Amino acid sequence: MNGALAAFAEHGFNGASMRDIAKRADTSLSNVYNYFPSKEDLLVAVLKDTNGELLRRTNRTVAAAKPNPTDRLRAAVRAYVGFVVDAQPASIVALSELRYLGGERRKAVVAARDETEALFLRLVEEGVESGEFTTTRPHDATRAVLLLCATVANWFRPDGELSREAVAELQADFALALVGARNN
Amino acid sequence: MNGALAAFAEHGFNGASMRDIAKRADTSLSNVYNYFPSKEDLLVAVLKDTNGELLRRTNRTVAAAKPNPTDRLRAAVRAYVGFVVDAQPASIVALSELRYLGGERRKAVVAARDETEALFLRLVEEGVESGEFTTTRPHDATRAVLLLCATVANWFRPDGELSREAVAELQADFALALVGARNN
DNA sequence: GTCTATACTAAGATAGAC
DNA sequence: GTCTATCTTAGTATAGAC
Repeated sequence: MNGALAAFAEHGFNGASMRDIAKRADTSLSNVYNYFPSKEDLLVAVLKDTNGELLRRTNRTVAAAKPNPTDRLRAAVRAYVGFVVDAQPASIVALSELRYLGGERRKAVVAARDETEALFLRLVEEGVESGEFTTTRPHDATRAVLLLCATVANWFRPDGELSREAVAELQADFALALVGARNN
Repeated sequence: MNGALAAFAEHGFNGASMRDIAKRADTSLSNVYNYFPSKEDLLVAVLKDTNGELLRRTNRTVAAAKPNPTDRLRAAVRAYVGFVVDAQPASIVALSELRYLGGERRKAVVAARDETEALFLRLVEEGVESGEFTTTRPHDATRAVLLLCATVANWFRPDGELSREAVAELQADFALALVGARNN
């Protein structure tokens, strides 16, 4: 499945060929079909795996953070951005290739993605209730926060000006600005 | 070229076929090749056109706005989001398909895109100089603002809860939050 | 479980007539 | 400028042996 991930990240779902995927996995074309009945099923597996890992990581980090909304949202953004930086190809695929899935396959992946969105939304709403966040549009602010986290995959360069940690801090600051945090 | 735009928006660069593009343009396959030597050249034409139109529109709107940085940035974001909503398929293509271009073709499109980025960066820096914006990272804030504008293409629905104008206002508020505007 | 071989379809691009 | 017809390559997927 790692070979597929790399191929999808490099060439996109439609640009990646099953032959290339097989080669990257050091196996034969028809062996790939032994494990995955179609190319779409391969993409589903990749996307589910990525979304699951992101959710687990974010959940764990938030649970370990201080209980106030500001610190919790900060922790969540740090976790998300940390994941994106650590698993950049997977994050690129998750961000850009979902659109090529339709029907039931799409639904399954969207459900997984929505769990993470729900987690972030809860954090934002907690902050609004406690008065730490002043946004009047928690849903829209949450979407903006998630987009900023996810799109790091499209521009981050490991050898760039910003370190892993610096990017996470930067995006956390942006997130708090978006929800209208009073003290950050 | 409109047929190509629709096909790229619907299926992505690699998923769209020249035959489908020809059909949408109500002409023959080989006639498409009469106007564009290759599929990549078609994509370049589409992307240049989109970026050019976006830049023109943003420039015009900013020039007509009040001279203070806050109003100017607001106007720029409104113009960008307005364009994205009006030309949603083109905006989707501009956002997602640039990655399939390499070499000289890519450079030409990136240069066009960078002009708009430079315009926004100038607005942000003006605000920082005048003291209206408090961000310490104008480049990163500008990137975040542009991303929020561009990604509207991926979720906006004409029949959704938010009207064209409401989305533009919303994103303008977010943009001002991102640059740390004092009074918005 | 893994392979080689192959069926079948569709892709990008071109030739050459009108 | 526009078409039909075609070349060539590569794609997804399967059959069937080991």
